[in-house]
Amino acid sequence: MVETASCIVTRHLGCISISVDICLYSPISLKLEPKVRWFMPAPKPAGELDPVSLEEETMRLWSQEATFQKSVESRRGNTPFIFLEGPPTANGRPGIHHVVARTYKDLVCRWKAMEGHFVERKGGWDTHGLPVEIEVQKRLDLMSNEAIEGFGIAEFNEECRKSVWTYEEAWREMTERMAFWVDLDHPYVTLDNNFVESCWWALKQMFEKGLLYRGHKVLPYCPQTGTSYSSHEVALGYKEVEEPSVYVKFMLEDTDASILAWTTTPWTLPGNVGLAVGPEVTYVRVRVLEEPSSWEGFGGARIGEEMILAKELMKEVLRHQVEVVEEFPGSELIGRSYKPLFPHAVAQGESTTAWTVLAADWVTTTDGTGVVHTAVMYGEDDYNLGMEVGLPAQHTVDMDGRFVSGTHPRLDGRYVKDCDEEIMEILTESNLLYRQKAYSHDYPHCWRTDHPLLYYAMDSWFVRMTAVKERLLEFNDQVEWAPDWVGEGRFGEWLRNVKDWAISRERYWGTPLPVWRSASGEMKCVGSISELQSEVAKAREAGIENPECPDDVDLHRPIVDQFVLISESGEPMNREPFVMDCWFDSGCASFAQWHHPFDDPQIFENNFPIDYICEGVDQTRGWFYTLLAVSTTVFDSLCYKRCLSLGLILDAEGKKMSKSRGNIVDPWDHFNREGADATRWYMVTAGAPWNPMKFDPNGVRETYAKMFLTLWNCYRFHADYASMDGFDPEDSTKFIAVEERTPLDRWILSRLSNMAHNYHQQFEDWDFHKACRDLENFVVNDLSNWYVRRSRRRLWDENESSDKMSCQYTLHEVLMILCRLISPVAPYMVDVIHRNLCGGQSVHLADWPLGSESESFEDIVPPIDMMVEAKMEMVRSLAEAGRRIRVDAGRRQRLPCQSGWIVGGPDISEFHEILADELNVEVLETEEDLDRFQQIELAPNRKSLGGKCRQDLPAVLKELESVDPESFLLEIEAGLGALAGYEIIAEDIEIRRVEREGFAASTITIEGPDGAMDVSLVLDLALTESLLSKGLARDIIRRIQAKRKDLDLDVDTTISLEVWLPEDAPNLSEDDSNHIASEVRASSAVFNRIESDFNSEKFATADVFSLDGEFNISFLISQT
RNA sequence: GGGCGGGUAGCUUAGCUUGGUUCGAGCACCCGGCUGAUAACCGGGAGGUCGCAGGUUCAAAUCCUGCCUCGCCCA
Repeated sequence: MVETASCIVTRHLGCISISVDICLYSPISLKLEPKVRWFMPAPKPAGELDPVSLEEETMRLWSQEATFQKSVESRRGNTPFIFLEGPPTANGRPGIHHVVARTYKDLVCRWKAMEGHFVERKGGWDTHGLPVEIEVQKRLDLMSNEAIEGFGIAEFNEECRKSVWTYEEAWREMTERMAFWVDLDHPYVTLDNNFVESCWWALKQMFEKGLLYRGHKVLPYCPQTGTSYSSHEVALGYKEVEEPSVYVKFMLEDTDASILAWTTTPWTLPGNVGLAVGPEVTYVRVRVLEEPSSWEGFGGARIGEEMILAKELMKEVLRHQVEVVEEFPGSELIGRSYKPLFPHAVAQGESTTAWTVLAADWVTTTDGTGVVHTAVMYGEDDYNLGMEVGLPAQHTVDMDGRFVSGTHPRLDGRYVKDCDEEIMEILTESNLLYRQKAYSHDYPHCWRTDHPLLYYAMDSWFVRMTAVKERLLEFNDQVEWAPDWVGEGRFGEWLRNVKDWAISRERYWGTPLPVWRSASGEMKCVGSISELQSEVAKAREAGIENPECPDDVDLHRPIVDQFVLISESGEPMNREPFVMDCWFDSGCASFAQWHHPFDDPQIFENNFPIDYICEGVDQTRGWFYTLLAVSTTVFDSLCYKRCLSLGLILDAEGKKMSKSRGNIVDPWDHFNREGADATRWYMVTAGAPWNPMKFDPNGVRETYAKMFLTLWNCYRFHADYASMDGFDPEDSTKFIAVEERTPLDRWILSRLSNMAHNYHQQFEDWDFHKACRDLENFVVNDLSNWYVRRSRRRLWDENESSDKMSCQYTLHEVLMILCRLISPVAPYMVDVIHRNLCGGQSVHLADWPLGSESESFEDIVPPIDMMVEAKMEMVRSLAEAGRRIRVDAGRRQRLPCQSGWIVGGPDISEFHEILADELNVEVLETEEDLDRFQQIELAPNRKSLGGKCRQDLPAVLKELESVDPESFLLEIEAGLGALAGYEIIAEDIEIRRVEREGFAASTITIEGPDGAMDVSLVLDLALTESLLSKGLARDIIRRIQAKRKDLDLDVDTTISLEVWLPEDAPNLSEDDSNHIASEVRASSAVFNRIESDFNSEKFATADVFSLDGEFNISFLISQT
């Protein structure tokens, strides 16, 4: 048998290929549009989509046409949305965690701009601070203050000034490549004179409100380098050491007994001025009965001697046989005086509480004696208690770590850490030492010199935050936090325990503290350059030499140190030699970025308070706090209205990314592979922004493959045909109204609309991750896998048809809206697409497709049709059910069935064609008689039954299983339903309809307007010659098409085809063989029965495939 | 030691507010299918003591208590 068929030439596809570059590279003037418009060019085939070059070209285009600036300027005059950039430090290389933070900053700003807000985005750089100094110190080997001063403060600061820009270029490149739109050409810089001047101004506001004061702060201090350390530096040097700890006897004045106290730092004992006890703790007075058999080290006690300590700790502490003389609460001890250990070390001054017993609720009985030795200058708790009750605040140790003269003849001038033994000897000699005990613990050491650090009260300046605590809490309540628990929990808790802010640092590189002080304590806080100039002039008039103080005087050390001002009483005043905590700088950013109030104050007024800030959650006690602290103390206002606090970035194993671990992900690895779009989209969809994120490089690849390749292919499908057909979306003569489009079109538009509304709402709720996951799901499943797949044949039609136009308009609208929704998150690819769809207009200049509360935009999203969505949902479920039935019945997908029946459910006749095609059935019918194919099952409604039957529920359920569903249902309807003694009403059970056994059928449950509905699909498995022929044709087509693809043939290439069918294969009808030839573009097709040409040479090289494992079919194609 | 957050399949996660059928999905794996549609898609399989232990309840991943563990911040 030989069958031939002629080729029906269908559409020519694939040869029009205008490179995407042509339109990308043409700088598009917005003023020209919409007159100058591009027809949609066909982009490069998706397989060759190169996200990196697409993004790099788009980046250059943005830079050429100043898209960012336009996107800001085009909204000037509208309601502003005020963003404040938390300034990074450019003395470290940017990493992937910076990309995460900047993605969230950028996407919110872009979104708000599209909503019509005027969104300025001023960049900023944090340039002061300890990390900068440490970096320079390491490089120049300046490991102490002496070394720095020897090198020269001016020279040192110059090195710091240079160092802060080390990685600026890397930051700029990263920022541009990741498409974070921020103005880096006019950034605020914390070292600029203008910025510093604003900080001075702010500090003066605090000074004048009485919120600034001078005091002490107990800090870990290294006498060798002369510096105190931040907790960060302290953490570098913890070491386990064994040291002597001592139990000391403090002799009471009014009775012949001593109070025992314990300390691990004997060198603090000369500074003792108080003993703290817990008022609720139970103490005992004991009398020594007997010496112990052995004794180690210094100390001891005489028979009959009496000592006081916490009852609970007697066993721990005492080595003697004792009897308890008395038992009493700590409150009875309070106020009792005792004899100083070192009578001349500290002067009593005006203190009435010195060397008395004090109450402190933090005293515990976990270690020691339940009595805490208090040396005001050498412990934070000690200092706070001392300030509270008025103990003398006097050093017994100097800045070099040596006992000051007058402490004790045998201690004066000696390094404190060398005196442990001497102190024990001195105390033992006067019977004031009870015991010594070796004690090992982690103790901080200097990371530079390895010496133990001393907790040491340093001169320090404070902002009285405790005075504005209530305002802080009030303002915090007005902040919208994401997630809310940061504001309520972590941050709120911090504010409720707010302490005064120690803002001074004994450092070199920072904003100098603008306070001048005379020897007798007169003070002046300078709030501007002009004020400094006039103060300098005043001092000169009074005869004090001063260097020049020009308008551009550098407001840094050592320049400002050289000015000597004059006090009211005529004394010279020197600047307090501190710089400010660099957190103070960034805390001032909201106004200092505008050089407020020295430049136009209106600019600041218009940009305060801030609408939105976003940083890592580690900024809670950092920037989030300092912004609020400064705005509260200076303006009595909150600073920001919304704060997005981001989780930490971990590596794929869940470990913190750090230089030392070497697990830092370089963002360029992804920018140069999957692109910034995929990187950003991945980061946003990987989880909630505030949760820690495990950054999985493979996830970026996946996002690219799934989301962006799919989107590109949907776009390509539209653009290729649109280009070929000269589709003009603005040609109103061909426009087809939505209500006239096919149900499939109306479905995808409704789905889009639904998704868009949710997307918008989730943006409003800060659930960016949910929004983007839903959108991705829409693109992959609804748009690509259903709409485009189902529509492909519609566009193959060469003739102009309303169906084709309907599809094109639909795709155009869907893609345009999608681009706009995606653009804040992943700005590149969608801009290329949007420009091609919308006559060159950048998506970033377009409006958000949904109205928002703040701006009265018109929604441009299409109408929602819940009915059509519900029906399509059912169609898709039934299509899946069909595949299940075929798998179970062993019926291959390409072999058609004559009939299919839909049993139950709503009328979906408008989708019968699609469903029949998906199911591969010739005729699809609706079966009205449900019982023909279905039976019912009863399922319990546990919620309703549980409320009624309580503990008898298991029995009820068991009985329900055994009843006959049909008759029990009748009983219920008659009001007679009962199980295990309980009345059962319709509400208590759910009626499920399932397919009857014996049919090739499957039942699905769909959500209808009146609750769940069960719908069955039944397939007719009977075989006919016609079905076998059609099925055979389809399988042959599929194999040939795959072969064409393997051979990399162009879509429009014609072939000649020869097919060999075995004797027992089904007959192939003429219609079906013609169909094969047409589908595979065969200009000639020969169908052989195998025995006739079995030995032909051609046959030997042919491809063979087997059908249902029953017979082998061979075919051969060649290009013509 | 305190505060906050997390712990659900090999990995990433949804569900927890408001308790109710067998805990849902993605990646990876295995089998099958579909496809001139891509790195895509569909069906099936395997894979879960929902951190542990108590408690409340007819019923707990979900509510309560304690504990373990990880992370962050603070001491």
